[in-house]
Amino acid sequence: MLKQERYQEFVNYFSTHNPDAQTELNYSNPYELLVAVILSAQCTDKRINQITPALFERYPDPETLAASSVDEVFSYIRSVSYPNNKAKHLVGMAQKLCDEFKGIVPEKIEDLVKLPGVGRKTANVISSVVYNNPAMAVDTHVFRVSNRLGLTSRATTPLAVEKQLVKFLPKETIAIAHHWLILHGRYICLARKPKCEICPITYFCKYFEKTHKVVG
DNA sequence: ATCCCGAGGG
DNA sequence: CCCTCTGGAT
Repeated sequence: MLKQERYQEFVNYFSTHNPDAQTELNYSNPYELLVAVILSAQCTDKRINQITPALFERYPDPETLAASSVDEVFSYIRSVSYPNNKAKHLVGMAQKLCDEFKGIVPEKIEDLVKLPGVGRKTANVISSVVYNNPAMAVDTHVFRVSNRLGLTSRATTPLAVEKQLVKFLPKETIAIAHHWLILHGRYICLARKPKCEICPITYFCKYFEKTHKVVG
């Protein structure tokens, strides 16, 4: 199957079966989403959602977070991965947000990545989810699933995957395709043992073709 | 033991 | 390119 055909099947399947895919992180404004995404590195969304209610109650806006000590933020996030780094990042992020962006989460990728704790992946999430831009955030799931499905080929870095996906996906599907890939990776196309036996999209999957199809 | 919506620094 | 940060679930 040609790569373009895989893209077509991919968009066809998920736009039919999961037209409302979205993040599983709980948040109620751009600031909260930014905090939640920074916290989500190497951590399940479920765990983040367990600690963000108290965190957002204590720090309802960038100003209160910017004024906090790193130690106090740490006490709210100690159960997530890399709590020391993230506590430092969150306070630094809030301070920069207040000092240079008037407390408003910026839209441009080049502005977002200036914030401590915000790399390209997080910046793309904010750009696409908050501002509806056709940005593709490539995390571990998007990277793995894209390569397995055959949407990308010879893409060895997240940036290479991002560029190929943005190039080949219909523009209006880029934002939601991010969530399709993540959800598929999280629940079916698992890193260690992909559940091919219950996967509904093996009919256009390159990985399934390689590993299951008998070739003479 | 391996994985979870990575980022920063060397 | 590499390494480190780091806790909880399976």
